[in-house]
Amino acid sequence: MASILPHDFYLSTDTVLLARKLLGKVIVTRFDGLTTAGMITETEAYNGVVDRASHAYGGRRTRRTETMYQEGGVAYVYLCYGVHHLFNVVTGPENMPNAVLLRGIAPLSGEDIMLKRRGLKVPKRGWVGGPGTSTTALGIQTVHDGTPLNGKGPIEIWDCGFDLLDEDIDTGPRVGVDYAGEDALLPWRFLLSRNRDRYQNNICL
DNA sequence: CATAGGATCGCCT
DNA sequence: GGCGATCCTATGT
Repeated sequence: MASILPHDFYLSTDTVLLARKLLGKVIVTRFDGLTTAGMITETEAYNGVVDRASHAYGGRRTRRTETMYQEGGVAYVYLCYGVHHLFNVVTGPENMPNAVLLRGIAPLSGEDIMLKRRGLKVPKRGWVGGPGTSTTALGIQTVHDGTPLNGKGPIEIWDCGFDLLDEDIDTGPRVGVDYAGEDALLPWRFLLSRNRDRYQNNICL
């Protein structure tokens, strides 16, 4: 039934489609014997060298962005504003620096651990509703940059059969990329629609 | 070498 | 709605 995403899944050159397809998939982390899992509820596509919003725009290649040039199926984790660790999935073949940013999850397992990592006693609105907060809840940090997602590392992404309908998915411009000119307007953000609870209930691993 | 700004968040007003 | 936190990168002298 549930299966880890095959390597081929990540090799598509259509990063925007992959961002859409990652919604409803399940990210699992195992650090220090602590397992947490959440369904992916929000993503953004970053389309490599031709995308002004991408760290790899114009073929920019630095120690930080080097991970984006790897073959798809590894984590790209970087520090944002010097404060937040943001998690991305590298996609496409080697030397095509495409990635999908994780922007939100719905906790499925280990919620108590996630709360602790977030410094909370009880869940509050939006507590895993952003790229920084969801990455923190999952325990992912920049030291995990480059980690393979194929089951040989501490981070995995699974297909648990939550197939989402297009009508339950909203799209829009990406957040915080005003500097990207026209590319800031591209509808490359994907998220589960609000006011729909069919995916929030009766979900367990 | 100096400096500005960023794929954010939480606390303050 | 504004702003500080805090570090990496890119750019300019």
